[in-house]
Formats: sequence, structure tokens, C-alpha cells
Amino acid sequence: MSTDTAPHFIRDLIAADLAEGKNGGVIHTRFPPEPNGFLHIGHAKAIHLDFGMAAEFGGECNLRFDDTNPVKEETLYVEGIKEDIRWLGYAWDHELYASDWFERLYELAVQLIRKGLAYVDNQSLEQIREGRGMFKRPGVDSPFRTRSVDENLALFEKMRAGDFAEGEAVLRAKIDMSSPNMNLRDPIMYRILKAHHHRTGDAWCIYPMYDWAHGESDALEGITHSLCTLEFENHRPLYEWFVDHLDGLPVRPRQIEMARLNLSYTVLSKRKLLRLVKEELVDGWDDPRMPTLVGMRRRGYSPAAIRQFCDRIGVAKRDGVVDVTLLEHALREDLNETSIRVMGVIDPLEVVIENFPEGHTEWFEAPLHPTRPELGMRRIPLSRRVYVERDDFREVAPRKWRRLSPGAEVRLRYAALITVREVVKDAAGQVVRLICTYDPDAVGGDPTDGRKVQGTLHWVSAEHAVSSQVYLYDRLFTVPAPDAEEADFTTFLNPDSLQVMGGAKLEPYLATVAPETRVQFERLGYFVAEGEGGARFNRTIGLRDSWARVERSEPKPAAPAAPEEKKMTEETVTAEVIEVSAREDREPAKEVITFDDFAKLDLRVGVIREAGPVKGARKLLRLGVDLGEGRLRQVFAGVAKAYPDPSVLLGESVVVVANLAPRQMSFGLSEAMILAGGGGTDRLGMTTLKGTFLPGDTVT
RNA sequence: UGGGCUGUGGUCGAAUUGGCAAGACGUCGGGUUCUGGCCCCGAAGGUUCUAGGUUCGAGUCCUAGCAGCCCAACCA
Repeated sequence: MSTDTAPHFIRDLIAADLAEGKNGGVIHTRFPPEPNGFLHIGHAKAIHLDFGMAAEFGGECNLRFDDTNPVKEETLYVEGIKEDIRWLGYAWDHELYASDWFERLYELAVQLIRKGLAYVDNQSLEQIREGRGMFKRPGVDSPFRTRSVDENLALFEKMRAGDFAEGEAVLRAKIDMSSPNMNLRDPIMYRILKAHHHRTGDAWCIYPMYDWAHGESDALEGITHSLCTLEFENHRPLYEWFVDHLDGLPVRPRQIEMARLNLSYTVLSKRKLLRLVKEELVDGWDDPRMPTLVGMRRRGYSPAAIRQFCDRIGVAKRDGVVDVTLLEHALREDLNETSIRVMGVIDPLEVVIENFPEGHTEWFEAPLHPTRPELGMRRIPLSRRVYVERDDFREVAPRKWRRLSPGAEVRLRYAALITVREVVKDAAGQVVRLICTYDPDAVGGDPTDGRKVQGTLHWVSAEHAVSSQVYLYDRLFTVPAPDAEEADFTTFLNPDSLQVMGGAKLEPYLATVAPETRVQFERLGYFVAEGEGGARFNRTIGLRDSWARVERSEPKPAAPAAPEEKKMTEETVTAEVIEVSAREDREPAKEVITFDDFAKLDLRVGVIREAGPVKGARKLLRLGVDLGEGRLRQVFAGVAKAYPDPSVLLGESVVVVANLAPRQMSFGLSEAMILAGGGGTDRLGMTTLKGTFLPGDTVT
């Protein structure tokens, strides 16, 4: 199953051990999850390595649940974890639990006591912590450290029998209270927990600690290479101390540590993921925005893409942050190869082909994959009314525009060539319909005269369309390293990480796909079917979009559109929003708002009721804006230079972005932004509206 | 002078163990195209954490620093 070929130090170490004939020349690994949460992409890295190394060197890999803490663990999680591993494409050789070894572990502990290497300590938790000392100060021996072997044996038996209450006694290894390594200052091996265990029930009231249970379980089940993450490096001396002081172990396991995976724009700590779930910041462990395996599965990730990603990131000891784009690349690479192509319109704009016969349907055959004919064909109907993507039409075509605009001819993929003849708008000026004509000779979209057609669009026949809800997912966080920031990571949650498009229209073929089918909506991205009948699709990831890059890099017009013209081109707006936004942003380039974002803005008419300077900020004006909400919103706008006398603004109608998160500035809370713009200071100004508007009116 | 680990283009990561600093992602430019996708071609980007030293030759060895991460749960 492993496709891993890149060299890394763990492979080298294993190969060397095998060459030396250690442990009889066999390799046996294990993946040891604690059943207290769901697996995430970081675990996938470990799984890939554990199973991959065993497979590559002809050994076995166990699944062993590290269930040594009954108060935190649940059966629910063990089933989930097993399902995730299977889904990822791995099969374990033996399913085991640390709890399977409780009796053997107990015997080994007795062996250590007999050797005088472990003792029962009756100090309190606080006393033990106190006695352990500090980093720079050695610990002191417990007064119970010198108990006789017989006494320890008897006491340990009483611990197991339940004669002590929780906290009254622990079993400790007798190592070195002055070791610079805290783990060797007589670590606790057993504590008393009168809790019900999900597998052993009430059979035990003493439970082994990680360091004791993990290494010895490894040894007992014949694990030769125990791969784990860097934070256990300090534990290795203890791991080795235990196996070296015990007789009769079948193998001498070796612990090897590697860096855990960190991914940009997300968090990968179980604690933080649990918080997202518990505080309902996401819809559960399987929310498609979660980096959990269940979440990624619902998002549409393929196991192969995840495995490929694990290959690409390699294995090393340096801890860094892997760029999500690497994951996304692996995803697209696999999905491009495996996903069938279909058409779906997410934000429909109606097109009427006026010279197409009423009531007539034309059917076209189209391949389900551009380079893999074996995946078959599907039929696509064309009728007089079709839907195209609203974003594919511009009343005023920008430079290099290859889509719909008045008079322009484009291709409806696989079907026809159409030209926009008329733009129909509603009372508010919103485009509601395009009247087009098509070229009846260009059957299937092939012009007979060899003329060049500038663009090809996806579309859906209105009459045959399947209605669907499309869930658009985006990154969960707005910053590359949410847990490296000073503020709590939840403050960086991306408010636009989910957008539900309720009115999507899909080609009829989509009604037939099975749940979890991964498809590419041509020109839009990869999506996965959730449920039956095409009723819901989740966007896995968009296509690479070089048009978006072109758009971003186009020079922006210097001045805003004329004040009385409410409609503006997107470039204008982009420039203006930047103009008013705060300057201390760390990554200005990322602050550019795309057309998609623009559609999410709630633009409203605001009437300025208050206007005045801001003390300590030459460029800012403090405005009180009436949005018809029964109160004034306070807005700080960087337009002071344009209005030496702010009072001229009183009573003016301006365009307000009403649905932005309020921004805390040092002078006060800014509760909205006002559209303004200009090529230079001399032409700086706010867009004002002339005519009769009511505060709160929507601007389109 | 607590201990351990790690420092290689923006990111992840190799370097036959002392011999021309791989590759991938990302970025930029071009070609192709009935997906502004895929694919193809090209480019930019490095004082290998710093300073000394050994050597014909140092990412690799030595010395001294610096930076980051981990460790004081009866968690794993």
C-alpha cells in the first residue's frame, strides 16, 4: 500500500537494524491511538509511516489502543478510529489494547519490585510534586523509598485489591531523584483510579501510566520499532530503562521520534479540536472544515490524496509548519485523475435563447473524463432556457474577459454558441435574465466557419435541471498559524469558511450519483455528493484559478465611478475597500477582496448624522451613520484630508458596508466601513449618493 | 553552565557520509486547450543560523555562540 520512496532517517535506522539482525531480523510496528478523540491528518502521517515501514520491510503492524486512562476514553472513539484507518486504506495485523496486557504488566511490575527497583509511595500528590524538584534543582527521596521488598509487594497487592482510596498510594520506579531528566525522578507506574474501564469494566482499580504501559506493551506484543513524536524524546531514557531492567521480554523494542505534522491555516491538537467541537464553533468532529479524517472524508478528500501528501512531506526531526497548499496540491492531483466531469451552476443566471425552438430539447453526448474514455459518457439536454453562472456575465467586460458580456459570443460547453443580445434587469437594476441567440449551424459548439470563440462556459438546461444545495467550504482560519498567535486561536476563525448556495442547478446526470461520489463541476472545482439524488454537494476544493490572479494584478482605476451611478465595476470597489481598510495589516496582499467576496458584502445607504475629527489621528473622521436601525453606527473613516470641514458631510447619503465585524480601534469601536476612493489625496472622497434614499436601503 | 532535540531558497525536504547544495509545493513568464483546469516549456529565488578553526576541498568534522521546540499530570 505504501508508495513512500523518499529517503528518511527512520527508514535508514530500520534498514540498519535489520541488516544487523536485531530482533531476529524482523520488523514489527504499531499505531497506538488513545481512544479519546477522532483521528486527524497528523495521525495520518503516523499511520502512513507505521504501516508503510512494516509493509516495506515485510513486517507486521498492529493497531493498539492506548487505553490506560478510563476516565477519558470511550468505545465510541475506538470504532471511529478503526473506521478511519480502514478508510485510509490500511489493514492492521492484530487489534490489541493496552488493557489486554494489564495482567502481564502487573506481573512485570512485581518483577521490578522484587528486584528492588519499584516501591509503593504513600505521599500525597502535592508531596510527590514537591519532592520531584525543579529543572535546576534535584528532587529529594520519598520517605517511603526505602521500604522492603516484602512490604512493597504486600502494599502493591493491597493497591490492586482496592484497599486504598484514590490518591493514597502509587507505585513508583526507583531510579534517580537527582536526574536532570525529570522522567527519571522515580516516575509513577501505577495510580489508583476507581473508574469503570470501557473494556475491563471494574476488574481493575489500579491503572498503568503511559511510560510503563506503552513500552512494555510494545515489548510484550513483539514491537521492534516504536515510532512516535518528538515530545517523547525525553521519555526514551525511561523507555529504555524499563526494558533493560526486565527479564523475559520477547523483543527489545526501540523508540524512534519524528516531528509531528503542523499544517498552516488549521490546528492539529486534540485539545483544540475538541474545543471547536464542544463550543460548537464547528458542526462536530466530522464537519468538513475539520482536519479530522472524518471531516476530510465528508469534505471529499480521497484516501489516495492523503497518502500522497504524507509521502511528499517526508519524515524528519525538524518541527515546522507544512503549507496547506501542499495538501491541496496532492488533493487536486488525485481528484483531477479520478473525478468525473459534470456541469453545475452554483449561482444561476437565466439565459433565454430566443431563436431556439420552444419546447424542443437537443441532447448531446459528453465524456465523463477528458483523458479517460473508459469512464464513459453521459447525455446533456439543451433547451430554450438555460442557466449560466452569474459570475460569468459582466455588463462591462474587463480586459482579457472571455465570458459573457453584451454582444460577445461564447460557447456553452459541448452544445452551442450563443451571443448576448439583451440584458434584462429588475426595478432595482439587478440583472435577472440574458436574452441570447445561438448559431444553429454550430452543432455541439463547433463553428462551421472556423471562427475563434473566446470562451467556453458551463451551463445547465433549466427545464431538466436538478435543484441542489451546494456547500462552499473554505479554510477554517484566516491566519497561517492560528495557535502561534498571542490571542486565542478561536479569534482567527474564518467567518466565511462556509457558504451555503441554496439555489444551485445541476445537469440531470447528477441525480444518479451515489453518496460520496467525487466529481468535478467543470470550471468550478471538486465536489462530493452528500446523500442521494444530487440534493447536496460539498465543495472539496476549487480549481486553480489563474483568472483570479489576472484580476488581482490588473491595474485599478484611479477614481471611483460617478457618484450618481450606483453600479460600479469590481476593480473600483476593490481599490476603494483597500483604501479605507486599516493600515497595520501584516499581509496587505491577502487583504484584497475578490469579486466573490464582494457579493457577500451587505451594502446599504447610510445617512451621515454626525461628523467630526478624531483626536490623535489626523487622517480619521469619526462619523455617526444612520442605517435606519434606530441608532447611529460609529464609523472611523480615513478621509479627513478630503473634508477639512467635516460638517459638509452632515445629511449626505453614502454607501456603507454594513455586515463587517466591528473593529476595535484605539479611539473606539468602528462598526462599518464607508466606500471611498481616489487616486491621490487631492481626489480622495467618499462616494455620495444623490436622489431619494432611505437609511438602510440596499445598494446593488 | 538544568536536561534533551532541531536549525538547508517563501514552505516541506534530499545530499553516495569530506567532493558541482536534489526534488516537490508555492511564485513569475510563455505554449497548448471546447474547463482561465490538466498538460508542456522556461525563470527567479541560497553568505546551508552566526563566528572562528581543520582541510586542496566543509551543509557534512572541531570550538564557541545564537535561535526555536520539548520536559517539573496520579495525561498520552
